[in-house]
Amino acid sequence: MKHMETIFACPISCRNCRMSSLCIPMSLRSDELYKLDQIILRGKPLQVRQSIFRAGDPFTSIYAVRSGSVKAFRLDDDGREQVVAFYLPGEIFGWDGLADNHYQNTAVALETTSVCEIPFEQLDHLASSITSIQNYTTKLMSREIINGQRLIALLAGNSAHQRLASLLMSLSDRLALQKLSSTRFRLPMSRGDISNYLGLTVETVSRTFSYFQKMGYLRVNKKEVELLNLDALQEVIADSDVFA
Amino acid sequence: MKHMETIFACPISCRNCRMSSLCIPMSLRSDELYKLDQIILRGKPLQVRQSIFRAGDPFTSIYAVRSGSVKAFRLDDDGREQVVAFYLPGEIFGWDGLADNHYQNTAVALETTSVCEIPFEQLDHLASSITSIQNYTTKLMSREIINGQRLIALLAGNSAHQRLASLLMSLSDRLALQKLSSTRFRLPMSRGDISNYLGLTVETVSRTFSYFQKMGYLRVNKKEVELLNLDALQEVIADSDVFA
DNA sequence: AAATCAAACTGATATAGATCAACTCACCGT
DNA sequence: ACGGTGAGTTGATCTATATCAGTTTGATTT
Repeated sequence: MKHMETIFACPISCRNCRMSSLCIPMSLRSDELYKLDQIILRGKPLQVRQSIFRAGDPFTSIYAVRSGSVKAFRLDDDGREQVVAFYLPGEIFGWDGLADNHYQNTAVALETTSVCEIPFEQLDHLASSITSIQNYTTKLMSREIINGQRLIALLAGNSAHQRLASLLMSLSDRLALQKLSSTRFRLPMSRGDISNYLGLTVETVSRTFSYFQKMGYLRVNKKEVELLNLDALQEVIADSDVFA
Repeated sequence: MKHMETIFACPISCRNCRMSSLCIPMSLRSDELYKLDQIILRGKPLQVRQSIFRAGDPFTSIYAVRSGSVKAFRLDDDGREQVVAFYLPGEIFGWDGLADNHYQNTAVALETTSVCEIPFEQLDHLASSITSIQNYTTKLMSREIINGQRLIALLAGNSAHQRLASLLMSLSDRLALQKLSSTRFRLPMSRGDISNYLGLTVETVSRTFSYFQKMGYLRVNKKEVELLNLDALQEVIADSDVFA
């Protein structure tokens, strides 16, 4: 039983978290990092489909993905769900709750997932003394605005092929940041989630995967994908059919 | 010439700005408002098509629309422009520049437009002593994230009719906040801007206007619109064709 | 091993919206 | 006044993607 204790006695902290370079910490001094670490809550892992927060819940915290992945969706006026973002390890979500103190989105785990909960009140308090934290949270929100605008541009001006290629390249890039393979990975979300996010039907997503495979751009089997020709995929994205 | 001087001697300030209730000021104490007012720059009005900032410019300031209107667009990889937002009086824009100290978007005046420039460095400094300013800017950014997500949902899951009806209702609501008529107004943007923003073609936008007019939902003549049946437009938006 | 069920894939057909083409109209400069 | 230019509208056709209808696969239960 000593052994068990040893395991529990090794607490997860920002200091030993593989994601820390992507997440909050950056240029914090050691004592500052300690203070930040103190306020972060690390619950037990979430199961598939378990929610982190739901639209309408009072806003308390922002969250960082430690492992696994998360989808965030709005409930439209008529109750349909609309996926607005996927979050991978090292990424931070929940900013939508700040505007009027209630989350606008629901966030659910796409697989077994661990998140760090960062209570906003305490983060804000910390930020008032550590200006680099204030700066950083502001930049994170700005980044979230930009990512939203990137998706708007994708949805407003691109074909099904371009949309799916963009998503795949985005996932690839983000996995690379985690030092994971950017060419071989498992899609954490279902075809339904992908099609909803991209404003397409599942059939179109499925056919587009098949097409990319037929063209030799990738190999796909259910959720496993291997990108074989990144240049070709990049070309698909760039080819404004204006010149096709 | 005394007359001219009188005009110039009456400075624009947040205190006498019709938009102040929508904009930054809210619950500032008188002395705090004074400090804020001091850092705000108010240049001479911009002409149509004149830019406030361009994608790639170093980030210096956020901006509030005092009068007129602004469109913000990204330049896609392949150089096409994609409109991501319209801003009306009392609304604040420029947050996209914060993430990496360069604006991602270009912002241009859609008509003769006055903006207040709020140098971010100074605003940030002010925020460190006046916590209500810090809170408020954070909420504004969160609001911008939510607005982006609302547009994502609109683009991903709605028909041309629903998209245009949504835009019209959004403009209507925002004009109401300015105590202006919510049923009779002038669209500040061209059909091209509308179609680009909504992910449609100009022809489809034009036809949809005609259809709404034929149905008696509105009257439209070039940029002048009069909404005749808000309930019907709301119905168009709500009617998920799931049950159509 | 058979039965059940959901996710993913594929084929046939339908359609919303794009594309192509023409026309109208207001505005601008000469 | 007169051609020119660009924004907006309307009509005819085309097409990318949705819809509808199975089929396949793999996981789960019995």
